[in-house]
Amino acid sequence: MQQVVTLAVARCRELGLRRTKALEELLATLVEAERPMTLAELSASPRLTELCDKATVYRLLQRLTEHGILRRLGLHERAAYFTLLQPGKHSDYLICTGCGKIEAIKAPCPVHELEDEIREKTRYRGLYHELEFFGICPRCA
Amino acid sequence: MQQVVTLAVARCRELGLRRTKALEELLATLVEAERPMTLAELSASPRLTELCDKATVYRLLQRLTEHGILRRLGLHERAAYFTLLQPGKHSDYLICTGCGKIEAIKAPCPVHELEDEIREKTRYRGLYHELEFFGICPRCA
DNA sequence: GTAATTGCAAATACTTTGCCACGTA
DNA sequence: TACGTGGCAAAGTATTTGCAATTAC
Repeated sequence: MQQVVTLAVARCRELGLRRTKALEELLATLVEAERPMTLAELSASPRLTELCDKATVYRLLQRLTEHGILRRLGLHERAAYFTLLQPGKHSDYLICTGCGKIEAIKAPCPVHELEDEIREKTRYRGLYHELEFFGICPRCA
Repeated sequence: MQQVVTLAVARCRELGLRRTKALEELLATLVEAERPMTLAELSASPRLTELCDKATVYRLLQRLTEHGILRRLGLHERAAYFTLLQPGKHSDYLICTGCGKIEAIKAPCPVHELEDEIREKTRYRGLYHELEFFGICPRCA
């Protein structure tokens, strides 16, 4: 866990980003949450709310996404969700359209073959995918 | 094509919606485009731009989505894209993150089995999925 | 005639940016 | 010291709503 944060910070340093408190806490928050989070959620989270301005979180998210440390996802209500990219890791998500709960799916992702096929046929560069399942969770139903 | 529009209008009528020019043209536009469209795109499209206000298109999209005639997708830059739901039809999409081009993928969708598995295990109601591939198209690269 | 639908304009809700101060390297 | 970062507040953008007028049925 802490290991993952340390590694991510190191990657940031290599990319020329400065090691600031806001950067560390942002990454730690995302790692701890174990799920994608929005700007609003992050900015209001315990580690960040007192520490820095929302605009700072916003710009951090931009910077980290540009540098490939984070990825921005659509997920729920078309809000921007951010998640830490970990080499070799991929998640699909299950989202309750009632309460907005988001959880990562543990089952293996069945689309890598199709992704390869598309990569070859279409010659798109930097291809990746997002797979989301939507429904009403038992609690909302 | 015209057939699909007629059918969709009929479904709307059955649901108690009134047959207005705006409704017909909106559905026709969506069917002709053969791809999901945003509120802005729809409102600015030839068939609708002169015909009705953006707020009307907005409210039509809301109503049609609530009634299950349309579905709202995430796709690109977290804008809301709308697509006509046709019973038995499902599309996955390939999106260029450079120019925003969106195309439906013709290959069969490989996630239905996983969807069934999730439906059973989690007891979510009304489960469906979205699968998007993102990359840079040859023209943008 | 009645209730759904629409236009226009105003109100939200976020996202994004400018500018100067600050802190890391 | 220099340049990436951060705070605060303003600007921008798209979505959403109120209300009176209109239209489908």
